[in-house]
Amino acid sequence: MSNTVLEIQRITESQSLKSRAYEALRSAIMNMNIYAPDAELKLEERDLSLRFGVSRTPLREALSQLDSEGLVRIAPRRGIFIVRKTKAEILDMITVWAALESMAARLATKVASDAEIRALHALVDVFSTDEVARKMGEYSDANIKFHQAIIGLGKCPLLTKLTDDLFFHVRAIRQRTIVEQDRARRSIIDHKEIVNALEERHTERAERLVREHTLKLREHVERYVEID
Amino acid sequence: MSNTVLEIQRITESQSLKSRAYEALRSAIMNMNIYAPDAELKLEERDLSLRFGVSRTPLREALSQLDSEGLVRIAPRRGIFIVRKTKAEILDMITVWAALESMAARLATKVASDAEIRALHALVDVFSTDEVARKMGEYSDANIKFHQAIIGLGKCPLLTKLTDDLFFHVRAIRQRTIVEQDRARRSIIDHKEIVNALEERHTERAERLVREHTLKLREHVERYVEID
DNA sequence: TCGTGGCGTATGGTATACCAGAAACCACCG
DNA sequence: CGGTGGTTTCTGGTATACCATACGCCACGA
Repeated sequence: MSNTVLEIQRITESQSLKSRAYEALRSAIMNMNIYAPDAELKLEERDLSLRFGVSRTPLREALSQLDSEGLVRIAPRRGIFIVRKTKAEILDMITVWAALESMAARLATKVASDAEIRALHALVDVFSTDEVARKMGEYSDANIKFHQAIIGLGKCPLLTKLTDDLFFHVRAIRQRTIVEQDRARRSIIDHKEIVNALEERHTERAERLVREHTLKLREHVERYVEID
Repeated sequence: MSNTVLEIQRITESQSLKSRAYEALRSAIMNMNIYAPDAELKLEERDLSLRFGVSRTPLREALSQLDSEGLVRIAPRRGIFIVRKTKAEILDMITVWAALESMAARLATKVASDAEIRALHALVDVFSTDEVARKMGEYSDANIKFHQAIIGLGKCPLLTKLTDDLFFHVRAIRQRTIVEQDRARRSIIDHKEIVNALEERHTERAERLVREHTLKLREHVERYVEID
């Protein structure tokens, strides 16, 4: 059986060096434990330039973007430093997360399809049964995927974009989180209640549950996580 | 009476060319009516470079930042274009605004001082009595100052930062807004009720009023504003 | 021994030359 | 007259050289 049409593969326009440098730096920072006492927080343009094999120009543009996003701080003639978020900043981010996700839940009760909401059960189950996920707690990929799914159901791209940024930053404090088995258990209960409220199209209740669930996390971080 | 101590004025380190170019471009874009049919939306690096009197390098970094903030879009080998937000994007921004400000109001009932809340009355009055402000409606500086004040009372810097960005974008559609005198009047009533709820430290009510007030604006824009 | 000032070096900031690709233009051919 | 293909030009992308300043080292002197 031979094809009768010319199959065209869209040319994978290799991103600009700038974007590739940006992605590489971003994931490199994300994968390192920046809160370790001996973490290498200082970067140098020329060093990175050599290691990446590109000139300083695209690299600087990538760094500049990371700077405006708050991942690094560029100090003129001093160096480039990976920023450690303060505890207050982390708490603020979780507060904003609560605000955005609760709004998304509100919207979801109005615009999400039954099938879409039903699909959330699967994500709850992953978090409930995956031992690794439970150990990582609120910062596990499984848990974050659940929350991202809810936000997606709000059908508001800006909500999705903003929370993606927040999750990126919040995930960075994974290593500092104390995970209690009991919290994980209660978290799963919360998740089930949230899905339930969405299924019943109970706008106010869904909003409240989501907000309270995330603010509980805020409370927990405030009390038990040391990062300053 | 002569001073007995050496008064030191901190040296105003003239910002880098990059930051100055950024500010200049940002305010230039903000002050132009980008929704006018004949608006010049295309920029060129070399042209700007000549007009600003700086080289392309710092200019490119400024443009790159504006690009990541969504104010312009850089099309490789095509040009740089000032982006017109679509109506859907504007609506999304107002939705997020509602989410953030209602959370700020919630926080404000808990952390703001009586004096701080009392000070809101003055801002309501400015909006009520300033003819210009009322004509500009939701996008007048007086109105936005009122909302920013509420957000400030939440004492969460991230909320402030994010909403500042939103206001910046939303303000750009000023020229497209149809102002009805009746809306302005009802808006003032809403404002008074919001201040009232804050003064009574009524968390749930303050949150709800702020959310509903902003979502009313969203509804209005959805119905009566044409920008696509 | 300690503080001071000069000087070298490292590092980010800026200017500029060159590159590659997209769009516009134009000549040529059917 | 219309379309096709080449060619020119314009534009953002990249590399690199040079600049200005913060910091550290070191000699010198009190």
